[in-house]
Amino acid sequence: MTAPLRNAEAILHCAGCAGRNHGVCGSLSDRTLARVAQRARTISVAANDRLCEEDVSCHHIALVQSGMLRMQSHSLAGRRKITGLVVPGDSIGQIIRGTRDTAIEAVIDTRLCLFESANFAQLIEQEPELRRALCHQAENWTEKARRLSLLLGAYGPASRLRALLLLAPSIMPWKALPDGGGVLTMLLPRQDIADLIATTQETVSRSLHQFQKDGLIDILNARQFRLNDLEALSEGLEEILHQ
Amino acid sequence: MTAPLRNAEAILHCAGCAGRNHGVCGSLSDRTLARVAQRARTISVAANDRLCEEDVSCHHIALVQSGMLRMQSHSLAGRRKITGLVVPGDSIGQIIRGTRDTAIEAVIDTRLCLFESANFAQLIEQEPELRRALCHQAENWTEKARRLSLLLGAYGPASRLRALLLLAPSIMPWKALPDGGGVLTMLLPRQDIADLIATTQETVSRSLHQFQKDGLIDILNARQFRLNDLEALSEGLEEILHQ
DNA sequence: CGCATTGTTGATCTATGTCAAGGACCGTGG
DNA sequence: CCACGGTCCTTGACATAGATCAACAATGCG
Repeated sequence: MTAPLRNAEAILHCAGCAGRNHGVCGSLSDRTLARVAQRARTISVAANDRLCEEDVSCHHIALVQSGMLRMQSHSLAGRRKITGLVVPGDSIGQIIRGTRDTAIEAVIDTRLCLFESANFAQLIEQEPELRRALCHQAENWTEKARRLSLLLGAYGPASRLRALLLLAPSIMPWKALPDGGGVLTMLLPRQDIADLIATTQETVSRSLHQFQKDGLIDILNARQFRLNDLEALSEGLEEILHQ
Repeated sequence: MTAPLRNAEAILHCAGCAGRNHGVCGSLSDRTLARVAQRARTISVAANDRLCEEDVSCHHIALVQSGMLRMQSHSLAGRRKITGLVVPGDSIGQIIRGTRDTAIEAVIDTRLCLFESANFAQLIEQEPELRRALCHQAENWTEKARRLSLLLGAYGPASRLRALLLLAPSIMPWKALPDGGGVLTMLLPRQDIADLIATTQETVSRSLHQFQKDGLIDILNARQFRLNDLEALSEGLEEILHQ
C-alpha cells in the first residue's frame, strides 16, 4: 500500500508551508491537499528575479509557498506600476498570469509549488474542492484589484500610504504589541511602495516622516515601523480597509 | 413534448438581446442558453436607479440584456469612484456584487435577466458550460480591474481620457467611418467619465477641447465625438489597450 | 575601505483640483 | 411662443500637492 504513504509524504511536504493555511491551499482538506501535493515540484525564485523567464505562468501553474511576488507593468513613458502582490497561498497561472505586458517578479526570495498545466487541469476536473477554491480566489483577486483602483482613484498619496500600512500586517511580518499597536516589517523597498500606490519614492519617504511627526508611527529603521495609532492611521479609509 | 417548445421560446427570448453574443451568454450553446433562459425573469432599471435596492445582487443573480451599469464607491471625503462598467452579457451577483460600500446603478435604462440565486446555483452545477463561462468572466473582471488600476497609476488624466475614448467603441454606440475614424456616442455624462478615470468634470471638459484643438477629435455635441486620429489618440497607451 | 544600493532632504515648477460664474440645452407650464 | 428652472457642460482665475531634479546620507557588501 503506497497511497497512504504518499499521502503522508504529501502532508509532510505541506506541513511547514507558509501558504498551508491561506488562499487556495487553506481551503483544501488534507485529502485533496495530499493529491495536489503529490504532483508538485518545489522551485525557488531569488529576490528580483522574473518568473516568466522561468517559463512559469506560461505552461505551468504554481502555488506560492513563501515569499512575495509583484505583478507589474511598465508604461511606455517608463513608469512602473505594481498591480498586485502575490502572497503565500495564492495561485499563479490561472487567474494571475504574467503576459506580454505584465511581468511577475519576486520581491524577496520566494518558493513555489510548480505543476504541469495539463496535470493540474486534470486535478481541477477531479476535485470540486480545488475548483471551488480557485473560483473563490478569482473573486478575491477581482475584489483586490477593484479596491486598488478605488484607492488610487479616490485618495491622495498620503492616504494610500496609510492604507498600505494598515493592510500590510496581514501579508508581512507583524509583531502585535499589548497597547494595540505593533511592529511591521516592510518587505517592500520604497520604490516598490511608490509603484504600488502610484506615487514616487520621495513622496513615500516624506509621508512616512510626516506620519512620524504626527505620532502615528515610529520609523525604527528603513524597513521597520512601529504603528502606534491604528485608529488615526485609518481615518477616512474605512471602506477600503474593511475585510 | 413540451421541452422543444420551451427551448424555442427560450431562444426567442434571447433572440433580440444585446448581450446574446457577449460575455457569459455569448459563450453558451443554444441548448444551455435555453435552459438558462427558461429560469429568467426580465426586469428593467431606469437610468440612475440603484440595483441593490431592487434586492438584486443580494439574493439574485442577473445577466445584463441591454443598457449599462456602473459599480461605484464613495470615499468618506465624499469623492465618488466608479470602479467598473457592467455591459450586456456581464453577470451580476457572482463575481460582481453590490456590497455595503459598492453600489451598482444604471447609467442609462437597463434590462436584466433575473434569476433566483438557488435556482442559478443549481444550473451551474448541472451545466459545465455555464460554469466555465462564469469562470472566464471572473478572469476577465480581474483583468479589467487590473488595467484600470494600471491606467490610474501609470498615466495622467489626459492619457486616461484618451484610453477611455479608445476603449469606448467596444461598449458604446459606434459608427465607423471609411477613413478609419468613427463617431462615438458617449453614454456617460462628464461627471461619470471623471469618476471613472479619477479626475474632475472640469479636467475632462478641458481635455476634450484640447483634443479637438489638436485635431484628434471633433466634438459634434456634448455626447457625440468624432474620433479622427485613433493612431495619435493611442500614443503611449499600447499596453492598456491591447485586447 | 571603496562601491553600490537604498533612502532622505531641499528647491523648483507645473498639472490639475478647487472655486466661481456663466452658457447651452431641455422639458414644463403659463 | 416664451419664460422658467433644472441639469449638464464649459470657461476662467487661482492655489497647491506632489512630481521632478539634484545632492547627499546611510547602509550593506565584497
